[in-house]
Amino acid sequence: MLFIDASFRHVHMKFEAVTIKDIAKALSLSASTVSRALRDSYEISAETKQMVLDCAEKLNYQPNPIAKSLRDRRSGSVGVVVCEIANSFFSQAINGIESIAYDRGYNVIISQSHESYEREVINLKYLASRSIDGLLISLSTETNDLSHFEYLNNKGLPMVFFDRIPDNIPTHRVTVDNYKGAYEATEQLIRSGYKRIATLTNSAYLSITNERIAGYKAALTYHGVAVQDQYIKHCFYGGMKFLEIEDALNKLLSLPQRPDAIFTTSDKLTSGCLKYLTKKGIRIPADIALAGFSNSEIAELLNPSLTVIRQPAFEMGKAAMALLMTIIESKHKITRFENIVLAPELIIRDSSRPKRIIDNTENISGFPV
Amino acid sequence: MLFIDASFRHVHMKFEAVTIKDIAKALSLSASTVSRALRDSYEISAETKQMVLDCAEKLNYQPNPIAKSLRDRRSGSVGVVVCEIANSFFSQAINGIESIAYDRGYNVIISQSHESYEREVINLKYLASRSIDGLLISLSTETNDLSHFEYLNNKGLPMVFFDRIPDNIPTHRVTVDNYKGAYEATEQLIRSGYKRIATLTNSAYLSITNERIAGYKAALTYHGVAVQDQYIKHCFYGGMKFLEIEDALNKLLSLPQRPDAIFTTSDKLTSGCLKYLTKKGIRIPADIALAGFSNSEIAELLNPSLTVIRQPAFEMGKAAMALLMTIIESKHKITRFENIVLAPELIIRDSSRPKRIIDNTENISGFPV
DNA sequence: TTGTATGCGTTATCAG
DNA sequence: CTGATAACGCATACAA
Repeated sequence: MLFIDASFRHVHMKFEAVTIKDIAKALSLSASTVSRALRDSYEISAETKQMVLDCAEKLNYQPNPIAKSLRDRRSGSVGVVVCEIANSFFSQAINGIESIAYDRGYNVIISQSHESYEREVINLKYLASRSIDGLLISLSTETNDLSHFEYLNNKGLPMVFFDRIPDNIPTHRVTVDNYKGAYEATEQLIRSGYKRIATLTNSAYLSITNERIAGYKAALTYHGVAVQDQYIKHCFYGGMKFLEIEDALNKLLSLPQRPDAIFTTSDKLTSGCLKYLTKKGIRIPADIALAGFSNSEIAELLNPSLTVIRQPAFEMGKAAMALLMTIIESKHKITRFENIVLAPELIIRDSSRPKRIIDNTENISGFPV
Repeated sequence: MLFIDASFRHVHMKFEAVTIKDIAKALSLSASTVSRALRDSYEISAETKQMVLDCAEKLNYQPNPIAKSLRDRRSGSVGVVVCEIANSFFSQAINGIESIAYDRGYNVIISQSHESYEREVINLKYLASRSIDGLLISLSTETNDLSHFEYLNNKGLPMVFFDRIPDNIPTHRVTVDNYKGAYEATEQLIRSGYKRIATLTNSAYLSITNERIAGYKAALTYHGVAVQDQYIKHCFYGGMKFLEIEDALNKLLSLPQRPDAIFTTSDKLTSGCLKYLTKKGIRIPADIALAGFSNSEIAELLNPSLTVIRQPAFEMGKAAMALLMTIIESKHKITRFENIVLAPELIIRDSSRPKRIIDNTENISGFPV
């Protein structure tokens, strides 16, 4: 059945919504009886229940979530703060978040910091003013001062940090094993014969940066390769501006001891690096090898020898949301912080080596507050 | 100032929110006076206003949006239905939508159909049950029956379709000039000397498919190239499953008259086609040329000779949301449907030709209901 | 200029 | 088993 023109005639004329009162009136019952019947309360007779249910069906009754929210003092929505949604990792994570949210009837309000501390604070204020029931956060790159989160936490707002978490602070958190991912990617480059391995990485403010660099350094050290500070380049805005990446790579590639491989520590940096090398006509891996964190399916296609660390973004979103909802719906006080660590997936695409995939098992642990 | 452990001690103990009543009590005023003062009503004396404002500030009063929604019978949120958010075009469009929404204090509830008609219907029900004030829709590929939209439209819910719109039905809509984009991309392939130009395209259910195919055919015809049906391959799920793309391309490439160029009509199809060709080791443009719709920055890097039609996704999101809010907030009846058409941007990257960019001016028109 | 009463839709408490 | 009442937080019509 297709639209007919007539159906679009009344463009702006709202019908009155059916309420409990309407059902009550129609059946000559009280609103409270109807309410109880709809909620399948034990104190209502079977016949009355059936009557009410039938009538609700007939009138197409839809409960008003706003009224329910007001009464219950819970909005049924959670806020999400990420840097960018137009980013494979985060859009996949949001998919995971929403998949859980829909199942449980929550709705998700997404906001983007665009890596700006100021925006993050504004968004947080906005979300708080929408009376959200909980918060999922991945920090912006500029964020150093956490008092805006502290404030909401003190007010009792349940929150879970994921991916980019605050350092050394006891909070609920969901992360991937960044150290391991970085270690293995670096190791893979070493195994392929590269020695002068540089890294293009994010702001040192971010937890993920330091963990990934630690993994990188550990792999080098373990394999007897000296760590060189000149090979470690930070992009404060994580490559949001391509110029950052250009500058960093220009510097790296003009070093007297030019690196023969680069390890990039994020989706954006990996893409950016590919873009740079492609633009300059630098071949991978003939001129320089590349391994990096990436959740973009297409990025890997750029070169068949690109080793990729893929984060289980969807799973992270699911885990973070599930945890948040457990906290929100918990009756008793939460006495410990959960710390969920997922394993990254290493995809080795160098044709000289077999493809290896690390399985993606969860490792859940917690420590007391 | 950094977190101190103590701040995270009370993990689940909500403070009471400050309400108008609290301010009233503190100042020995009535709630209505406070309410009016906060809304800067003319009937309140300057001194009282100042007192109230100061007190609100001191107590950190935040109005409760749920109570306001209940009273005003408007939720302040709009629903968005798209097929996928992990897709450059849609994530950019959502960015545009949110940029307007935040400015005006709306919040955006995003839902994904994953190209399933059933999911679209479920999501729509869910959104309706959240009492949204308006709806932005881009149809799923499976959608043929529009009665679920018709139903909400008849109830007076403001809605705007964007990108994938219902055919031949008067509604508010925001699109890009698909015909033009397809025409120019095809023409570019012809100019580069290709004659056997195939197209990999979406479901014929979608408006965008037919418009793009029309542009493709028109360009061929204008340049005296015969249109061949065997060169037109539909992917019903738009490449959601890679298998679809593989099948279609396998068939195309095994034709006796193997095509020498492919025109892909969507982001996903362009990426998928690149993936296929890369996997098979087929070189672009040495073995086969490629031009396609794409909003993924990185896709273009895959090959420097890839001509791309980029849609102004961010602008579309902005335009659609702005239009929707005009409708929602309009006092009088809307008597005509807006029809906003944006221009696509053609990026020619074949090194044998100069880069040309078609400017991105808007062309707004409407027709009476 | 300020206060009182009422209602938005729902449900919990208390009566009957 | 069912009904009346109050309350969630806010904003208006109506009184004073």
